[in-house]
Amino acid sequence: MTMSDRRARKPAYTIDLILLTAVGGQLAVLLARSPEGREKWMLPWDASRAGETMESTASRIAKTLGIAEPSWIEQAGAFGDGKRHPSDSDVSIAYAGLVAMGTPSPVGGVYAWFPLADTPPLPPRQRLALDGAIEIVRGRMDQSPVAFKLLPQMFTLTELQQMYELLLGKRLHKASFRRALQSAWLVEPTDEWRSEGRGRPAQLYRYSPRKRRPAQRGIRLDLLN
Amino acid sequence: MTMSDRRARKPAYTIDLILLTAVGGQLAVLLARSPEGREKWMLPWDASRAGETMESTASRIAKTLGIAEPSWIEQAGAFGDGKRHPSDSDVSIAYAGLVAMGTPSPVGGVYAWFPLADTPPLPPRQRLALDGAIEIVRGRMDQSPVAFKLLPQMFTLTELQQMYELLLGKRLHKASFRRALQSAWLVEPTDEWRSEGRGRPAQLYRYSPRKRRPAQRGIRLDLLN
DNA sequence: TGACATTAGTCACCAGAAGTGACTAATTCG
DNA sequence: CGAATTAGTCACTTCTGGTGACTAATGTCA
Repeated sequence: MTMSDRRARKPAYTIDLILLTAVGGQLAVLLARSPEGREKWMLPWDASRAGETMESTASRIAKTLGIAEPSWIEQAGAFGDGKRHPSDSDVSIAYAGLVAMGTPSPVGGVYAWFPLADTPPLPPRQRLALDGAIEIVRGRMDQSPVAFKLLPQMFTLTELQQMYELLLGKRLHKASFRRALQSAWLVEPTDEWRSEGRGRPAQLYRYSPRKRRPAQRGIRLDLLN
Repeated sequence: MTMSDRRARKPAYTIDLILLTAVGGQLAVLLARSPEGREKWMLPWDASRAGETMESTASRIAKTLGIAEPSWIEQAGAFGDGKRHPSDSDVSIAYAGLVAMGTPSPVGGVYAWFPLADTPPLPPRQRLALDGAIEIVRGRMDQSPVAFKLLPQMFTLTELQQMYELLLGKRLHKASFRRALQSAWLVEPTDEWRSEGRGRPAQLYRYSPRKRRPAQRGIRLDLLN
C-alpha cells in the first residue's frame, strides 16, 4: 500500500516519517503534496508491509522520496487519540530521520523542504507528530550525535558550531565550544582545508568518536526548573 | 474489552502499562498473572475503548489494578515488529507510570511487584516495552521530577538522595547533592521532623519547584562519548 | 548518667569546567 | 601593501561539583 492508494482499506496503523535537514541556517522538514488539494501538504506516510519492522518501513518511505538512507532514524512516538490523519488508521507511529545538509533532494513539485518556522497547515495528527519529533531530536542532542548527522562527512568546526547553535537555539562562544569538543574526543582533523572566499581557510574534520571513560559527571537538578 | 476476554477480536492496537515503584531500595514493576499459566506473568494491558485517548486508557488500566492515579505517566514508545504479545494486536503502545512508594498495593495473587533485577520471563514484545520504559524513566530524570514522583508528598532529603542514587545507579555525595538541590529551588522545608530510630531526626521537605531562569548552562558534548 | 554509635546537616577547600575577551594566523579584496 | 574577514588559540576569571571534616541531635547501652 502506498500513499496513492490509501483508500484501499483501513490499515491497523501507519508510519509517519519526519525527515529533517538544515537549509539556510534553519531546520527544515520534508513534506509531500497531498493528492487532496493543490496546496495541501502532509508528512510522507505509509502502512507497514508484511514482514517489515516499523523502522524498515520508515526507511523504505525515505527511499521512495528519493532520499538515500537517512543518516539517523529514531521512533518519535505513537499518535492517535482521534486526531485526523490522511490514512484512516487509528494510530500512527512517527519516525524522525535526519538527512545531511547538501544531500541531493527530490526535485519535482511533489516533495519540498519547509523551514520549521514556515510550515503549512498539516493534518492534526501529523502536526503533533512533527512537534514531537522535533522535541525528540533536540532532546537527543546530548545522547546522540545528532548535530553530526545533519552535516556532511567532512565539515569545519565553525559549521559544527553553527549546527549546535541551530539545534540549541542560542549562540555559543567559539573557544568554549572547541574546548568542550576537544575534551570529548568526538572529531579528528583531516589534512584537507577549505577556503570559503575571504578569510583564513578552515581545516576539515570528520566525526570519529573515541571510547572514553563513562563521563562521570555531576547531578543536574537545575534542568528541572 | 478487558484482558480476560482478549480473544474476542483482534484489536488494532493495545496499550501496555509499565507501572514502576521503589520497594526495598530497588525499582519494581507491577505484573499480572497470565490466565495462560500459573506461573506466567505479563504487563497489564488492554485495548482502547471508543473515545478514549491512549493516555486515558493507560490511566484506566491503572485504576483496574487497584492503583490510584499514577503520580506520573508518559508514553514509552510503540512496539510491534512481529514480536509476540498476549493480545493479537500488531502493535502496542507502552506507557510508563510511576507510583509513589508506600502506596497501598493490590493484594491478591493476581498482581505483584517484581524487582527489576528479578523479573520473570515476559512475552517478547512486552520485554522490549519494559526495557524501553525503564530507559525512558531514567532518561527523563533531568527533564522531569521523576524521583519526586516515586516518593510520598513529604520526604527527607536522605530519602530523596537515595531515590536519585537508585535511578542513577551510583552513589552521590551528601554535600554535593544538597548543594545542587539548593540552587535548583525544587524543594521547600516543612516544619515537621521525622525520627527514624537512632540518630538525629530529619526535617521533612515537599516538592515545590519555583520558576527560575532557564538554566543557561554549557554544552555537554562529553555525554556523547 | 555519661560515653558511644548513628544519622542529619553544614562548611571550607580544592580541582576541573565553562565564560569571556583578546590575541595571532592566513587568506581575499581593493 | 593595508584593511577586512574568517580561523584558531590563549590566558584569565568565574562557577560548579568532589571531597573530607566538622557540628548537631537523637538513641543505645554499659
